[in-house]
Amino acid sequence: MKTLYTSIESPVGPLLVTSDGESVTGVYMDGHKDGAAIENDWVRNDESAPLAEAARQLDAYFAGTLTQFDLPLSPAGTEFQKRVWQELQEIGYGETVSYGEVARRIGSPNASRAVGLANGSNPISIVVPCHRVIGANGKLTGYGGGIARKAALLDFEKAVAAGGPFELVSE
Amino acid sequence: MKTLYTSIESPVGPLLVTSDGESVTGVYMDGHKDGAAIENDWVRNDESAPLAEAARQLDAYFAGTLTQFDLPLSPAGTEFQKRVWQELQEIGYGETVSYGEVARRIGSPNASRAVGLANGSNPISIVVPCHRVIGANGKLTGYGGGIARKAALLDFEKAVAAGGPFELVSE
DNA sequence: GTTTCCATGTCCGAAAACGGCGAGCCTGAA
DNA sequence: TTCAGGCTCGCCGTTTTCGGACATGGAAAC
Repeated sequence: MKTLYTSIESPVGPLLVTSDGESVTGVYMDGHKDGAAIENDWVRNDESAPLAEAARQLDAYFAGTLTQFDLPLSPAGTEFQKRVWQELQEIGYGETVSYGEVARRIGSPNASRAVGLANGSNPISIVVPCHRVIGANGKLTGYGGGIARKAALLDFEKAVAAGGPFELVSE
Repeated sequence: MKTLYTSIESPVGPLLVTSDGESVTGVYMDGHKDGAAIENDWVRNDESAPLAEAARQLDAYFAGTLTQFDLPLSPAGTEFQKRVWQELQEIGYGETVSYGEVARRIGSPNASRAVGLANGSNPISIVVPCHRVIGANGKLTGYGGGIARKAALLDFEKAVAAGGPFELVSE
C-alpha cells in the first residue's frame, strides 16, 4: 500500500496532502511540529481521486466558499485518538469548543488533557478542524502549525460565517 | 497481508504452520512456550504453495528421507535475531553446536546468552534448527517445545545420519 | 484571583530485569 | 593428581517498567 502525496499552495503556506489511494490520510502545513517529511517510498500523484478532490475542496475552503468538507478520511491512530478526531468533525464552521467539552462529548469527562494530546497528533489539519478547540478560558493554548495560524484560521472562519469581508493573512 | 495457516500431524504432535502467502513465517509445536494461538483474522488454507510445500518437506523430514529443508522463509524479528536464525541454518543435519560458538560465528563472541534468547524466540521450529544448539558442556539446557522433544529430535537425526534404524518417540 | 493538586491517554527515553550462556574457581571424591 | 559438579560473576539483546512531558480543566485552599 504505497503512500501517494501532492502539494498545494494556500494562504497559510504550502500544504502536503497524503493518501493511501482510497482516502486522505494527512494534511500537513509547512513547518508543522511533527515535520511531515516525504519518505523515500512515497509517490507524487496529483491526479489520484482523493488527492485531487482534497485539493479542490481546500481551495474552496480558503476562498471562503466551502464550510464543510466531504472527503473519505482514514487517519492512523489509536482508538481514543480516532474517537477524538471523529468528534472534532462535529464542530460547526467558525465555532469553537473547549478541550474539556470535547472530552465530555466522547464520554471521558476527565480526559481533557489527553484530548489536547490527541488534538496535537491529528494528522489531517484543517479538514479535521483541530484548530476549533481552545482552552476553557478562551486562550488558544497551542497548535501544531503555530498559534498564529490557528488564530488566522479562526478569524477567517468567523468573518466568512458573518458574511462580512474576510482576509486570511498569508503568514 | 492476511496470515494463512495449516496444521499437520507429526511424531512430536500437531504442527501449526503459518505463511504470508509467499513464505513460511512460522512452525509451532503444540504446547509451545509462546503458545502459537490462532488469531481471528487468520485463514486456514492447506493448498497455499508455501504451506503445501512445507507440509511435504516436514513429512519427509520425519520419515528420515529429508535432511535439508528448501523453503522460502521470512521470520519476523530484529536484525540480531535474523542473523542468528540465518546462522542456525548452516548447522548440518544431526550436528550440534554450542550457543557460544553460534555467537562467535555471527561476530558477537560474547553474545552467547543473547543467542540463547534469540534461539528461544525462533518462530520456525524444526526448519530453522534451533534444536541443534546446546550448552558448551553438552547439556541441552532448554527448548521452546520442551527438552524432551529436543532430545528426541537430536537422537532421531543422529540415528538417521548414521544410517541405522531410527525411531522418533511420539511424545 | 491564584496557587496547588489530581485525573487522563500516549509517546519516549532511561533503567532495570531477564534469560535456552560460559569461563573461572573451588570443593570433594576416586 | 584429576575431573566432575556447583557457584559466582560478567556478557548481551530484548522486554518490561517507570517517570516525565504534554495544545487541560475542575475542585479546594489560601
